[in-house]
Formats: sequence, structure tokens, C-alpha cells
Amino acid sequence: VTDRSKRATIYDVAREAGLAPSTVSNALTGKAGVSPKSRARILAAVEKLDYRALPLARALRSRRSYAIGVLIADVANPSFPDFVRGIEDVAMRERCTLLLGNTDGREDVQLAHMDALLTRGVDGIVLISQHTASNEARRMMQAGPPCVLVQRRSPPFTEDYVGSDNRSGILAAVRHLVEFGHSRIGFVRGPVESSTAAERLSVFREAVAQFGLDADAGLVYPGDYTTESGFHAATMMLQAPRPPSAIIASNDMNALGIIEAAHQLGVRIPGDLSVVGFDDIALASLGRIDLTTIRLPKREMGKAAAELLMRRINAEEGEPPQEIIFPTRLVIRGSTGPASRPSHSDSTSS
Amino acid sequence: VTDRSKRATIYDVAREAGLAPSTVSNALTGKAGVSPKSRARILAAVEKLDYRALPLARALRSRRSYAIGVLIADVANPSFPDFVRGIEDVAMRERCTLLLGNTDGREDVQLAHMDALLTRGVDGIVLISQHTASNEARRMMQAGPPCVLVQRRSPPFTEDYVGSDNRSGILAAVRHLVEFGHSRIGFVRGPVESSTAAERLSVFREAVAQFGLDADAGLVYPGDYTTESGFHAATMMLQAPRPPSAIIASNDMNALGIIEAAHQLGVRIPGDLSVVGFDDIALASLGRIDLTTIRLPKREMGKAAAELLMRRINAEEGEPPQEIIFPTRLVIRGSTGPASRPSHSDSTSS
DNA sequence: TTGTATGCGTTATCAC
DNA sequence: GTGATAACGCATACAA
Repeated sequence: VTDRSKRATIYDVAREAGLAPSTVSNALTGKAGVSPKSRARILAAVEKLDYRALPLARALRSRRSYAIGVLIADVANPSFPDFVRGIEDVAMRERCTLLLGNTDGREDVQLAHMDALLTRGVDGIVLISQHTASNEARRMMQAGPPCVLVQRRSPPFTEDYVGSDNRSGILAAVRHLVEFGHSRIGFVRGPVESSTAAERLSVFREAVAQFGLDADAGLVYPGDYTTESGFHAATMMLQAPRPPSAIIASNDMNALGIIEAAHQLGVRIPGDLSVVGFDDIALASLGRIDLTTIRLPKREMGKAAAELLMRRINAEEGEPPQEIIFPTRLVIRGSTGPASRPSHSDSTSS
Repeated sequence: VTDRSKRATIYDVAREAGLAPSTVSNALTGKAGVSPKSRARILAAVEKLDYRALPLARALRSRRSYAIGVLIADVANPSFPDFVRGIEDVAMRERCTLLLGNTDGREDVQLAHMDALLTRGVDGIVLISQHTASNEARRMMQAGPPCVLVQRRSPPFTEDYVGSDNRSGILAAVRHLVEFGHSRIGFVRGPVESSTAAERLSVFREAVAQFGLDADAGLVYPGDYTTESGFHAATMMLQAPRPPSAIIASNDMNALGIIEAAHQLGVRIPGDLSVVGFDDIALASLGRIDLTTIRLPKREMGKAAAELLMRRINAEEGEPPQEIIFPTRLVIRGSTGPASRPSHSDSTSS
């Protein structure tokens, strides 16, 4: 059906329909100024020859590839599929194909991918949690086709952006923990390059001040979005002289690491330690995990990013960069509970 | 850096180097017959103008796109990233880009994706767990560029294939359970279209006969690879008059559903029920999950599939289809244990 | 409304 | 070893 070697071209269709190639092109690309009669003849010929325009050639000529690039920091994070599905939703509708790149959070890999995408003539790019601060990255975003940033950006905020309301999310989480009587709350911060992680941290610090919680510097642990990072952070924090009675993770995968560390140290959840995640991945609701977390409407965010991108692609220049912030919602499950009486006793040593 | 409008073309390089475009092309694509001197001049010009060939144009002319398509049934399955990474490993080395498609296990979506990929001129396609039986699918695979199937195929087995040794995996699992004294073993079978699922089932039946286990038809439950399916299957089986004392899941995600159902029914694992998964996703090793499972070398399989595909792409026709089967290994964790004395008592009703 | 000619950036062909 | 020139398949001015 699709062997390139003996595939019908627009010329074949033109001949079959007794019209000129340009007319066929006009008809097929939906341009006005083709008589209904000709259009019908062309459609018939197309049907008969099973003609489909070659995207390659079309893209070369028209500078429109009907392909959009999606760069993701970590395919293995369960949040990713949700974003992708949202993007797919609109991509399919717009007859676009997705080019996927996994960057491992490394800027060099990201730049290489971006270069490959640009050079392939994608119509636009969705950057999910990618580096945006460097000159190199900036230059690419400006020189190339439209870009929409998701969940990470850098000042000055001159790009289209889809993000989440981290402020209310973190505040809700802290308030929830405070209501349970927690006053020593640990916090695993996400990657330093992540604007989202930075925002969450700053809001957390605000909340600590606002609610009069322990502002111990040791309660903020540097990390990233991985399970390993959560494991490591919790292992350290829980074995410190005065361990926290609750920890807010950088995200759900991170929280799984925290839970694992607690498990290995014999620290019970939520008895000895409350844990709050961020994202609300599907696993969080499993009985064995039962993670209280801050839900992110990931699919909707992906969809919004793609919609915005399509608008940029189809529209004239000029509109100022847009910023779409999605609300978050605290989903309370079994990983959070009342703080044990005083400041809870020292956990078992390793 | 990459604005298409004022991007250096091969003509610019040729002018800069004082040579002809075709010579530049020859030099850049590594063809023999270009003097070292010219080559150096060309390289210098390329450097100076920051020239990079446009893949679009290159593909149009040379019929080689340096892009390969990857179709996956379910991006949300944690196994998927591992396969993809394996594919990526070799794709990057070969300077290929990945075009990703998610098919949801639906054949119509799959065919649409395949059409899009073919029509985009990808050099090859890796089909992970896709439909391969229909005429339509077959025709596409034959008419188009090379295809490599992973984890699912249909007779007659005339395509390149990368799979796993399901036989020894299932046998090891059953033996393991038998050693624990289990004699009523449940089995959730994967999607009917999956050759892998079918093979596992048939081996399971063999094993049941071989070890003289209960051959109750109710112990084989139809399902697929999802968590929901596992949940549903386990909910039914555990509430049946004579529930199994162990269940082998269609895969790890499926096992999570089984564990969840047990959790909700108050059935303890492994006290009342042993569970064995298939895949060994990262989560399986978490203390809260602790799933005994049959490990699949996913990344290696992805890599092997990509390597095989590259060979097909670069080689002349003629070699017979190849089949690469990877060994599996039973990883014993905490979700399996001794069978409770007799045939275990009825579980709590919902 | 339709047709003609040309260009998109590259590689392939075949002279030189 | 090198260089004109013609494709690749389509879209776009512009002429008819």
C-alpha cells in the first residue's frame, strides 16, 4: 500500500483528473477557487490512485511539517504519559505527528534534541521541564518555531508557559499537616534548575514562617524528582537527631523513595511520619501506597500546551507570550496523619 | 542559530569553499573520491557558516530519513520507558530520531500511526506489542520499510522478532509456587491478541498438568495488561467459592491490581495469597510492593530490536527473518510465600 | 477558475 | 577528483 517506489504523485492525480498539478494541490489543501466539479474529479482520482501527499515534500516546500516535537526530562516518570496524552489529543485532531525526545534532564542532550527537531522542520516544540536559562537554549527558542514551556521556565518570562498553581498546592499541604499537629516539616526540593521546584520551596518557606513552624535549615533537603533522591533525603533526615514528623516530597516518585526509606528504617507511615507528594500519579491511589498528594491536572496541562502551540503555529506573530496556570488540589489519603505526641522520638538507627 | 529563513545551504558552503555543491555533498556524506585538501576547505566553510544539512531535503532526495518510528501499546506502562531507552541507545549512535506513537492497543489507531510513519518516510519501525495479524497490518509491514516486532507476533512468523523466553519464566514461577505448597494457582491471561500472553497461558496449562495442580477452568481469568484488569480478576477469583492461594499476573501492572484487590478484600499477601508478576518494573522492588516477578531484560530487548532494525535498513535484502529470544529470570520477593495449610479458608466477603 | 514555470535543499548521474 | 544538471514531490507566484 505504501511502497515509496511506485507511489502516486500529484502529477498522476492531475493526469487522471485531466487537470493541472497546481489545481490538484489547491483542491487538496483546501484552498478556495476550485470549481466543485474539478474538486470532485480530483477526489475521485485521489481515491482511485490511493494518493496521499508526501509529507516530506510538502514540508520542504511549504515549511510546514505537521510534526511537533516533545521533549521530556524523564520518560520513566509516570507523569509523563499523562502530559503526552494531552498533547496527543490535540495533535491527532490537527493531524500532527509527535517527535519524542528524552533528555534525562541534561542540557547538552536537550540542546542536541532541539537541534535535531528544528533541523527536521517541526512546526513547534513542547518543552516539558527543560532547561531554558542558557543562552544556547534561548537562542534556539527564539530562532526556531514556536515553543511552549511546561512546568519550567526562567526569567525573564518571555515565553509561552503552562504551569501549575504551586502556591496554593504547597499551602494546602502545609495547612493540612499543621492541622494534624506537625511542626517539624521536612521538604525535599526539586532540581535547582526547575522554576517550579524553586517556587514550591519559596512558598514552603513562607508557610513555615506564617504558621510558625520549625525553620531548621536541615529540614530542607536538596534533591531532584527521582525516587532515589527521596530515598536518600529521607534516609538522612530520619536519622538526624531531630527528625521531621512529616515530609513534603518534590513529587510523587520522590515520595515513593521517602516511603521506601521509612520502610527500611522501620518508621511507620503515617504513625511516625507523614508524607505528601506532588502530581498524583495513578499509583498514589493504590492501597499499598495510599499517598496524600497535590494533584496536578497533567493531561489538561498537556492539552493546553498543545492548543497554545497550535495557535502560535497558525496565527500571525505579535500576541504577547501567554501564561496558563492550572489549579492544584490536595488529595488526602493515608500517608498523612496526626503527629505523634511531643517531637517524635528518635527513629531506629540503621 | 536555526532560523530556517536565513540558513546556510549547501550552495553557500560550496561558494565559500570555492567548490561545487555536489562535491560538498560528497564530502559531507563521507563518500570516497574527495581530495583531503578539498575536504578540509569544505569542513572549514561548514564551520564558518554553521551549515547543517536539512534532513527534510536530504530525505526527499535520498529516501533515507534517519528517523525511525516506535509504536507502543501503552505509554503509561512503566515497562515502556525501558524499551524506549534501549532503542534510543542505538538510535542516537546512528543519528536517528524517534517518532513515537501510542496506540492504546487499538488496531485502528495503530494502522493510522503506521500510515503516518510510512508516509513520513521513516527508515524503519519498531512495533512493540502491536497487532500483526490483520491483512491491513501485514500489507503495511510488507510494503513499507523494515519492521521489527517486539513481544507480539502472529503466525506465520515471517517477521523479525524480539521476544522473551516465556516458557522458562512461567515454569520457574509455577515451580516456585509449587515448592511453597500451592496447588490452586490462578492465572490472569493477557490480551487475546498478544502472542506472548497466549504462549504464557499455554505453558501455564502445561505446568498445571505436569505438576498435577488443580486444573479448574475458573482459575484462568481473561484480562489484559492493565492494573484494572488485575483488580477485576482478583476481585472475582478471591470471592469465588474456592479461591486460589496464588495468582500469576499477566504482568507487573496487572499484579498491582491483584494486590490492590487483595488489599481491599482483607486478603493478606503472602499469608493468604501469593502473587507473581511479569516484567520486573522498578516499582516492584519497593518495600511496599515487594513483588515476586519474572524479570524481562527490557532495555536490552529494545536495544536488540533497534540493532536488528538498523541492520535491515543498511543491508541488502535477502536474509531470512530473525528471531531473538531473551532469557527471563524469576526474581523472588515478598509477595510469595507458603500456602496456608489446607486449601485456604474463604476470604472475607466484600 | 485553471495552467505554467519555478523553487524548496539535497543527492544522484554522468560527463569532464 | 570535480562539477554541471537533473531529479525528489510538492506548493506558490503569476500568467492565461
